[in-house]
Amino acid sequence: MKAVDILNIHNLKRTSCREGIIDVVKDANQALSENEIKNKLSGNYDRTTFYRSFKTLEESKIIHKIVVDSQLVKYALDNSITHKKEHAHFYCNQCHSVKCLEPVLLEEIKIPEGYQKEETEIVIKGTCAICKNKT
Amino acid sequence: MKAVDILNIHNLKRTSCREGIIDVVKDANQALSENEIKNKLSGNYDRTTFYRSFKTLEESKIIHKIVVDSQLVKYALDNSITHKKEHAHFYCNQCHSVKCLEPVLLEEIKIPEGYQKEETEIVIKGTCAICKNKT
DNA sequence: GTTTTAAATGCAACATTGATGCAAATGTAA
DNA sequence: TTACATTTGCATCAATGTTGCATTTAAAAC
Repeated sequence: MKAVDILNIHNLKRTSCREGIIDVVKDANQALSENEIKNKLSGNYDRTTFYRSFKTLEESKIIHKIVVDSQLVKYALDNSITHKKEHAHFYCNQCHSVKCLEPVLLEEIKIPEGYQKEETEIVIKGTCAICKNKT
Repeated sequence: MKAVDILNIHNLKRTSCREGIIDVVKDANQALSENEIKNKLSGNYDRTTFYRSFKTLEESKIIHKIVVDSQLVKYALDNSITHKKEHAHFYCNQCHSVKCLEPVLLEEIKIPEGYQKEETEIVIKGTCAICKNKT
């Protein structure tokens, strides 16, 4: 599906920044940071515009945010195959890449009586196949 | 165990900042942010000293860091009862408190062939019992 | 108790991410 | 083409992370 159509479906105005972000994360085979996305875009946008675009796209569940660390945030496209379901993320300590893992039915993590779970954020840290081969 | 003893065991110099941080997180029944810890301390320390103290205590596995969001980082004491084992964290969207959950044997999350897992960070977001009662 | 020295601290400076107010620009529908 | 609500760019600020360097301090040696 084209970026424009995705925006239309979610009743969002078609702006070049939003379109660009969607196109970039759609073509990526891994999650991308704000700067990685920025560098892949032709247009030049203010950081605030970027920030607000990410927020809007996230709220419409077009993309989702992965917080690896307080200084490392990445974004990935929500797609009907791997996403819309709870899934974990893999972060490579070597090359710092982030990938969405296939959704798996997780045994419920027991939370205390009276607590109400809404979302679960899982980041598995380690070494990816490519980096492991290099050693 | 006293803060001083903990520092000694790990071959760390006894400084009032480190001692203070350990005492504060030890007495807390939840994870605390840099500012929350700072406000509970009598002494006044430079942010850099704080930052380096946290780093040192974390490296010695005296405390561990929980990254809820890029702007919300909390610290909790590692203790032999609930910690030293992989455990999840609960973040309350209402009161913003963070608690370490009891360690549970998690069914392994399947990661791709050739990948090597080192750590798993889990943050469950929702509403805690106290906040749920208020509604 | 002094001296010595390696380690910790305070300060300055800077990077990344998140957030808001406001005027100017723009998308979209009338 | 016009009108209007939305989006953008800019300024400004907060929390977190990081490093270099001079000064201070913990702790060992004397």
